[in-house]
Amino acid sequence: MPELPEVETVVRGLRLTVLGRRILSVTLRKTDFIDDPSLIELHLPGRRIEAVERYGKFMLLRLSAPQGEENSAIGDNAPAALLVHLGMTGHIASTAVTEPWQKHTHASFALDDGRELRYTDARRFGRLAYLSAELLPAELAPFGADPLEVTADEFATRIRSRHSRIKALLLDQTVLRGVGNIYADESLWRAKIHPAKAGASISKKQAAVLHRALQDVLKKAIVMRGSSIANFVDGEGQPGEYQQHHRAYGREGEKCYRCGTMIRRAIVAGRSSFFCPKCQRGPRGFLAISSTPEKSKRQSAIPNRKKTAKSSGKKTKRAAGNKLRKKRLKKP
DNA sequence: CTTACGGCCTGGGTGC
DNA sequence: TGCACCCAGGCCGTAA
Repeated sequence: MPELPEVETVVRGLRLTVLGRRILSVTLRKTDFIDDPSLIELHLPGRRIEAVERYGKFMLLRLSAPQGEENSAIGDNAPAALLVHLGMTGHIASTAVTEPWQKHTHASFALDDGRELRYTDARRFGRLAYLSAELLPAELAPFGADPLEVTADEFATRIRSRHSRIKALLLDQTVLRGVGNIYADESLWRAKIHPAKAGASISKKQAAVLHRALQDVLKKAIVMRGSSIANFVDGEGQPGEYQQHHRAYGREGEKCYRCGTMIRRAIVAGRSSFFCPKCQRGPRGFLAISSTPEKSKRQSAIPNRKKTAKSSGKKTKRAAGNKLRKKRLKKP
């Protein structure tokens, strides 16, 4: 599941392989994860990829002005961009044209070096969107600070002004852009803060420790080319190695590296959260609740519910979801 | 206004 | 071998 370090790894790979290339043509297969497929087909052919940037978990492929208008483009105008989000299972890489399309390859951009930039995403939780220079700022506006650039003071302010649980705040892309489940848990373990602790209850000192822990974790993960959970590979098909350094995430039932206590898993902010119950002191009453295994909770609470929920038509659901997504995009 | 939570999308992996 | 179920991240609608 690509978070900031994984996306950064992919971005660095793309800079080496597709930067400066001109897009010759576009081929789309399934398009239900693309904002408006016709815009991509209309605007991308002929454009050059002038920059590859990361914005939180998004990638931005900045595009040259349309051919014939290149000289009229004035420097202070932000260029249009292809926005790419990898969701959970997305891959994007420069590929030889002779390489057969993978089962879940849904977009391919022919480049002027004879290769193709291909987007592959089994679950299509990702997103592609063509964004004009005019629409781009509004699209990026809701997102919070970059975790690697945010100062300790600003970080503390953002966290301590909120009553939500710290885990929810770290995952909230309008607070910080780019942190996901893995690096939230890893930084909280390092800072010895329980995921269910309220942001407002975190001291300035603790906030400073967490800020440092988060940046350390992210920087080290980038050096190791990310964490390869669920088959993440970079543009060259190479897995990351940071998963070997996880101290909390995915370690339920294993010993805490600091104190030897068994790492626990609990649902916090709707997500699996891994923590050391001894090093990371929880709010009063939290441990008693979380000590009930999640499985038995669900089984006793909602038996046989899946059947009825699944009986409705898939196509209509997908279409409805897409309409909502497009609606959201049009809002200023 | 804030926050919490259930549900939904998809398909690989798991376990019966 | 088949099949039901779980789970992941992001986001929506609803409720308090």
